[in-house]
Amino acid sequence: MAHRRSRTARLSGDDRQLALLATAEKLLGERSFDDISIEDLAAGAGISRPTFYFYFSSKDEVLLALLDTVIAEVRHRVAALPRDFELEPAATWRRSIEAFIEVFSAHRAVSNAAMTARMRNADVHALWATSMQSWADYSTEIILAERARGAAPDGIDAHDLAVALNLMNERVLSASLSGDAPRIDQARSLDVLSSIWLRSIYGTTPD
Amino acid sequence: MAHRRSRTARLSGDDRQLALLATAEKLLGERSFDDISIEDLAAGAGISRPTFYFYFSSKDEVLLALLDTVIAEVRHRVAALPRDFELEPAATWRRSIEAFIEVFSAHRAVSNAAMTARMRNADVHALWATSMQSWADYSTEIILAERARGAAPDGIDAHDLAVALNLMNERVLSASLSGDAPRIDQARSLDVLSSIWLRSIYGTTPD
DNA sequence: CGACTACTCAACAGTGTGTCGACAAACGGA
DNA sequence: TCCGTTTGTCGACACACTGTTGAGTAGTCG
Repeated sequence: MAHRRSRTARLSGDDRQLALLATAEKLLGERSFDDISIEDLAAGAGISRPTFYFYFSSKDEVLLALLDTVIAEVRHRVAALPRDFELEPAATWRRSIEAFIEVFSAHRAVSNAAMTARMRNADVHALWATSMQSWADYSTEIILAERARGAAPDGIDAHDLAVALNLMNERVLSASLSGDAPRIDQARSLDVLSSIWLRSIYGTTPD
Repeated sequence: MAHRRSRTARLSGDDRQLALLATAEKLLGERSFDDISIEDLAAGAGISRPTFYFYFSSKDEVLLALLDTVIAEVRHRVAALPRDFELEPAATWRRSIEAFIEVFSAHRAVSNAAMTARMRNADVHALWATSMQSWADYSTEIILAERARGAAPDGIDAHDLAVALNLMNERVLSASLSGDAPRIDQARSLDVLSSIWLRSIYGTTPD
């Protein structure tokens, strides 16, 4: 995902790449991605605009690299989680959701910019789509296992349910992070999301 | 929301405004909003680029006008719905969700473009945010009423729940319409969303 | 029929992107 | 140690699109 050049020459080389990434994350904390020009990134890293193109082929590619590290962090965090659905399903689901919230909150600026860029950039879109799919597949597996052991009732297709819940998390978190419009206070979003996940997976409708 | 000039003169005047809107919706069906230039819109309406600025002050304003009509259609459709939560709550919720799906599906191109533009344009953002808020408030009222009459159990804050469910609908529908990544087949999305709404509002978690 | 309003566009100015070609500086052999 | 290759750097250019200005034309109304 990241284009590294061999470490040599001049003043830095590889450090310049990191400087550009650091500048991008810093500037994203101050203004929107659209309002940051390649000139700004280059200046922040102490190089000229044409030189920027030696390291990245576009502004979007910088964001892609930043998003990649955030997603890797999520993957890492989720993999390290204790996974014990049989003993304490509620707490286990909750911890997973919490991991997402914490990582994306810690990189709020990058997350917001990536959510916007996803809409117009094919690479960002593909990276995000792939991650969402893997999280949805992971959730699907667990829902199926919970149904198999009789802990969760049958209902709509497990994969559809998993996709809808993951998309909900994405959107609710995105609204919380960007502070937009109808949003849930960040302090309560974990409770709200957990509750909906649990009721949708384990609950039934009295009819 | 719409800037009308008095009907007079030349060849059209007011018709040109409509021609621009029609051109925009047509081109949005063929390519992305970013890939449509003001030149393209002007050409489609048979005027020059500077003349475009006589009718709209920017490309975004054209999209705003289109989104406005779509939202008005939703409001109209939802207001016309039979609202009988006491007799048939499930069917009543389902019909509301169905109305959203149908209207936004009928204007898929505009909906997709608006969801993208929302991220960078303050006016589109505000219009969408206001609408989402009113739908969330509407949902909140009903949830509270259902809890008051004992049909729905207590749980997380009704407004938080309403916001999360509305955001889920937005995101799931948006994924369906754009055909993106982890998405729910459009034919099944009504079932999936209804099921989650009902379980979240009326269901309980056994523990 | 003359002034007024609605409308139109050629031409200009500005801003940001991406490329090209010349050049500098380290390194790795012969 | 010198010389070619790789790595890095940037001035200057071409381009695409946005937004503005100012001069004009065509209907319409007193």
